[in-house]
Amino acid sequence: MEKTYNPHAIEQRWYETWEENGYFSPDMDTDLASDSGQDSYCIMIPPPNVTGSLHMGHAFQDTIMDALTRYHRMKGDKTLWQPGTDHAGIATQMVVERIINAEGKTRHDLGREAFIEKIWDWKAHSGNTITRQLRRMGASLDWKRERFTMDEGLSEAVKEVFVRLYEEDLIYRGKRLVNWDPVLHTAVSDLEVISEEENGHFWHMRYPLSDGGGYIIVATTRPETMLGDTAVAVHPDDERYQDMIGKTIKLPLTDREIPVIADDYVDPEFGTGCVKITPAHDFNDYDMGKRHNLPIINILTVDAAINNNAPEKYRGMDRYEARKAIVKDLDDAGLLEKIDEHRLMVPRGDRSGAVIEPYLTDQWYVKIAPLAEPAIKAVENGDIRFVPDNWKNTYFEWMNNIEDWCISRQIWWGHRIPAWYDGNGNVYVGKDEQAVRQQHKLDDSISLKQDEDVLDTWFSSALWPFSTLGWPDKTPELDTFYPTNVLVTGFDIIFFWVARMIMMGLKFTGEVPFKEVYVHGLVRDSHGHKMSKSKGNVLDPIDLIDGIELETLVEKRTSGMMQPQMAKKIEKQTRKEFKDGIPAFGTDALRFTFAIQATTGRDIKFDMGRIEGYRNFCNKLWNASRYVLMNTEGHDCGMDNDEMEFSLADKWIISRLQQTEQQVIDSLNTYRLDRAAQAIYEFTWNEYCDWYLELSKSVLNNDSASAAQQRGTRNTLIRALESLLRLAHPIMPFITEEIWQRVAPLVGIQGDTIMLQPFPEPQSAQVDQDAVDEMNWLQQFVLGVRQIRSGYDIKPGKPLNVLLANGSDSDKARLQRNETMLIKLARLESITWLDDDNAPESATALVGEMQILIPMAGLIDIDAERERLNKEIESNQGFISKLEAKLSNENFVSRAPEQVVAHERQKLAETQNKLKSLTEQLEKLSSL
RNA sequence: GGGUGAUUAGCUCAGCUGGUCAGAGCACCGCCCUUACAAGGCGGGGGUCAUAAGUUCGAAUCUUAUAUCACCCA
Repeated sequence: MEKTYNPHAIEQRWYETWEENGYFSPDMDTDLASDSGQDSYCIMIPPPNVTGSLHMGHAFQDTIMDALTRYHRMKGDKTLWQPGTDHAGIATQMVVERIINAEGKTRHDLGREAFIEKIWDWKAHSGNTITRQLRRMGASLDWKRERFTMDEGLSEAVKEVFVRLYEEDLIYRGKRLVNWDPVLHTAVSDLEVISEEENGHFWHMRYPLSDGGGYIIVATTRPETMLGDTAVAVHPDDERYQDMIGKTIKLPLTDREIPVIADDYVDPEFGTGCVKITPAHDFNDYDMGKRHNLPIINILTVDAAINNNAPEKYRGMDRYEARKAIVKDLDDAGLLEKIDEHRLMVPRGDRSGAVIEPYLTDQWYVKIAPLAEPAIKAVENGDIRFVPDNWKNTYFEWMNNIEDWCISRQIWWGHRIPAWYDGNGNVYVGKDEQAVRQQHKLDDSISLKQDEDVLDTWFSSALWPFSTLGWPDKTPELDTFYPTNVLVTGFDIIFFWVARMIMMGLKFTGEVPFKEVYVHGLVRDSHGHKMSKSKGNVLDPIDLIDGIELETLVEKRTSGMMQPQMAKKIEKQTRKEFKDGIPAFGTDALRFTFAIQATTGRDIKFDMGRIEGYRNFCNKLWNASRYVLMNTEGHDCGMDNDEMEFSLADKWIISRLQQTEQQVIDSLNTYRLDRAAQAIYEFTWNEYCDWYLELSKSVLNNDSASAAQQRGTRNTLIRALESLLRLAHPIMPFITEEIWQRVAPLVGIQGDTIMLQPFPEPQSAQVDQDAVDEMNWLQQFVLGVRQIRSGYDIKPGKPLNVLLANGSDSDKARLQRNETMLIKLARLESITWLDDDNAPESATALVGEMQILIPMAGLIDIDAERERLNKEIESNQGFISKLEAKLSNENFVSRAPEQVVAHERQKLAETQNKLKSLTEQLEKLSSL
């Protein structure tokens, strides 16, 4: 093995081997349909956009899913991690459109069919970036089952669902106010609209009464919409306007008259208390218009320019151009009261960034209430559990206020809506034109035209858990893996995706799509800011794995920016933060970093110090393994049933291993990857490496150790490492596989890969509590010597003579059993029991009540030791007075559980003994 | 305005059912290139657990209020 861990050399190779051998498949050696008696385990990957590339959020999420998947696969479950990608309608269309635009054309030049052809081409060539990157992460996805939301099977499922919902009156077509994106020319759902506060104005306009009796002042943030006003509303109890109600107003700039109406919705405190009502261009006004039977006048085109329903002067003007013109005309007519500065919420499309207009169009909707009800129940009754639990509140909050879902989009890339129209505007829904003709007995003389719209991308995503498994066909996959076990996702798509999967799953399979929803946090930069291209603080997981030169990183962060003026600042920032670029940390280190920070419900601030530390951990494991292999390969490791003798250290490390295994299992079962990783880290470094490997040297490098003892130690050394590798494999797949390949034969395991080995199962019979206690004693002993050594600048290599006093029988027995180890580990010359009181001047340490004395002659400064003892005494006295106060409290003694009281008493006694011992030592020194 | 979460060492974070829970890593200080590892070893310093009240024999942990920050919804 190389002296230094080099992730690059091992990762790529192992992934290819795993994939080629089909290790990721649940049916590699058994037929799925056959009943093997295994439990099944299935996770659906949240399908990334085909246009996408791997970002830190994916890397985090994929680490969690892969660790769970590998854990269950090793546990012996029939395990499937289902891969696939999403066609991501608007996002993908925009990407390809941009490419075409760069060639000086628009999609309209190409026409619908040719454009869609282009997208498929593009997908074939550039669409698998993210699946390549998933492989770099070590993701054990069953690639031969990879699906795409627009592939044939999934399209079939989409049609089936649409037709069935339509037939049950759960899908309808209606003219409604929708969120209209005037750049993309499509409706978008509420969720795709991001409202943020921006600076704007509040225009106060005078609306003259028709009877000439003055005017009413209305305030608006969008004056151009006045062309579509069909009423002015006031609160019914507003005394200021009582006599206005029922009168009419002569709407300025038009020749229309509109009524003054009364409605509770109006807030008398806000603005002037009079509100202009534009039912065609505002959601609240739309509702009010319906209540009062007001006409609905649409004044905008699909581009958000003024249309022909408006006075001729404004026709064809863009909405903002029209705004200026109208404000000016009102002002000229003396109808502009005032203009206030105003902060207002501006709705923008999440894809285009364009200001969204409420717009009246024909769209398809899913009637959501009948679907939402069982979906709410499923979470209420525990069929679906959120982890952490509090996310269910967010879910309920949304589900209880859910509106019908607008599912049609006026774009080209997506599932075309399976609806056909005849010349008379009749609509027929069916899987294809032929089915429609057949069902409705329409012969060829009637020409049918398919709906031009496509479905919202999330419509097909909502079917993902069952459509990928073959639904609507009854497949072995569906039978085996549905309902899936857990959905791992970010909170940002609970509404977009999770809720809709639950509704569709329940509706079409009668079962929940997954039993648990594990909601993880966001990956932020080291300062806690969201990573974004425009801020220039994005880290690419692949760069952390492979490393990247500073210049390349700067180039990457500053190219193709929306706001090029930011480039300078970003460059400076980047050069400061990554003076030497980013070193190659490797996939395992990255995964470990994510795992150990995957506490529930908390965002991750990604700190370079952490990943560096865990890269070092990989190196530690690597070198420990080198040591183990050097001492076991070609040696007798006790595999031939020859006699073995196990040392204290052997029994101790095996005990601790069992306990660690239990801790890892418990943690993984409760989605606490952080605890699992922490347990592995601490066991490996603080116990196996720091203590056990060192102790093993005192047996292996000791010529007087017996063959049975050496066999016992070699056996333990290699067995513990082999188990540890399996324990760590779900989190660190590559390094564990690489090392395991060399380790496994030494413990007699035949197997091609660690991936398919059983996960460690702790054996309580192997936990030797006496050994754990005795080891603790030994550690205290060594620590005491080391503290003295370090405290007096005694050279680490200088052998010391140690005297022991005040030891119990058990101390004596323990010493006898472990003398060799102690001498080696604490670098001692000799250990001698002191049988009289004639101790020389010494520095002292305590193990329980036993005193460890290191004679000072020539080594130690008396004053320094006195000072050290005083300090120690002081701290013990403090502790004692705290304990005494507690124990003299009658309430504590009588009310606290006996155990606790006894424990406190014991602590007090121990500390008092310790104090006595220390005081004696101090007196001895002082008397000199 | 409604909701959720957070506040623990200089930094990033653990701390499970209230009782060895005041911890880890990084950073810092001292000693050491000891034949697995200097990406290392050994030892050490450092926190009034945001604030205030309360419950309790006992609170980082439970309750309430306040402050600050973050996110979601309107």
